[in-house]
Amino acid sequence: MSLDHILLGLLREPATGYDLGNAFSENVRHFWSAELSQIYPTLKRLEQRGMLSSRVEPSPKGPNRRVYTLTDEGRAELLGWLRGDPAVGTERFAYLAQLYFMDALGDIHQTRAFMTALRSHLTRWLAQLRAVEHDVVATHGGDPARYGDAGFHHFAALRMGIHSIGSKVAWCDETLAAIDRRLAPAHDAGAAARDEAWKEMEHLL
Amino acid sequence: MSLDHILLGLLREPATGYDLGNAFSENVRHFWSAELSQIYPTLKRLEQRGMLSSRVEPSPKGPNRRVYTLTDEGRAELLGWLRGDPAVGTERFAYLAQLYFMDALGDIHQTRAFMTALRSHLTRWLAQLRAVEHDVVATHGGDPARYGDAGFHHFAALRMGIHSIGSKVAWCDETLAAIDRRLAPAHDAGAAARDEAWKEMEHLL
DNA sequence: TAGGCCATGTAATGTGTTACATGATTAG
DNA sequence: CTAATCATGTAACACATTACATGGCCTA
Repeated sequence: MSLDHILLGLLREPATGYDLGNAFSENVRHFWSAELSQIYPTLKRLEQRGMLSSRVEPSPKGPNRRVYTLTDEGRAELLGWLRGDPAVGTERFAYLAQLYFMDALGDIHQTRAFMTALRSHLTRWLAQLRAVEHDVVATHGGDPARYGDAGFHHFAALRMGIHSIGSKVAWCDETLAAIDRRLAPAHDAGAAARDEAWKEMEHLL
Repeated sequence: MSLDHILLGLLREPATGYDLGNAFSENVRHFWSAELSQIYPTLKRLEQRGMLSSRVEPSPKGPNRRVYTLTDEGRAELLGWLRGDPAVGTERFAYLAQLYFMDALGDIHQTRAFMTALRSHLTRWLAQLRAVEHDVVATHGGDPARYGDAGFHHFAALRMGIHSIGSKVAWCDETLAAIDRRLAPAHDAGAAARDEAWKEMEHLL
């Protein structure tokens, strides 16, 4: 049900489906994703339910645009959602599921490669978020307590991403270290190999 | 597509839909959730696609049970998934969406209440994970590098939850502190109120 | 004898993804 | 002239949630 509410939240100003799609790729993408092909029918549904009204307008560039506006009913629905409990508990981590079952590959090196790939993905993501944070701090200053209302809330959401992804990178490092400790007895195998080599040399003496 | 793969992963031993439902409520719930009403049709679909085979057996207690077994094709599909890239990027945080738009309520106290509720939820969740971790450490020892293959991977997945949720609690604290700094000028409002009161006293003098 | 566990599912609805289809305007 | 951006959607399929329906066996 959240996409509905996100669209309502985005529609403090009237906007088209296309505009909303852009809003997703700019800000909202940090905590939610949606394609235009999902946004258009959702807007239509919200209008049918009386949450939105729309009018068609000519566009300065390109085809006619359908501009949606929040109705009183829609605003009430949005506020109800915001006043409700935090919507927790539906998070799903596909990559954790992979890791959980990865012993089936019977090769810890594959797990290591997996964790390395994951770490590099997370690192890139974290860098993005930090860049956004840097921009915000550059324009609004270092103390979010002094930001405007919207800015404060947006910054808080951003900070969660930074905390959360940062902790996941730390977890990758911890896990990689454990894998390497696990792999360490391979040094013994290496040592055994050197012993072999030594024996071969020995009988030449 | 992940539920399919999780079911395949769980089926290293033959099991019924009901058994798999229990596995979900025991271990898997930490990174994925699914109801029996979703599991049954999914198993049927996997059988139609040749990933599983099933036979009906009498049950020691209760009605007949349909026992599913992984086929070679199913095993190949599972291994392919495990060898693939980490499945990242589809995470959605409904509560972040709420926070992001919460300035619409025009009352930072509501945001504070929201963050407090979220923090208490996360704290309880973290306590659960730590309890599980405690049990594991008690039976298998402190260094996961020495666990069996399955144990090692399960522990790694658990550790991510602990890192990630721990960091979110820290984020809640950071955000609550910022809210309180933001609320601090309310002391000025209090001071203004005292000024008012003083003026009223003054003209009595 | 009441309630919980074992065990299976269907039906209706809702949500999300992928692929396809169309076409104007503008900048290089 | 070509590619990007603006702009809207449909169709088919896949996945998820909620509610409903059934019934035996075991324990308190």
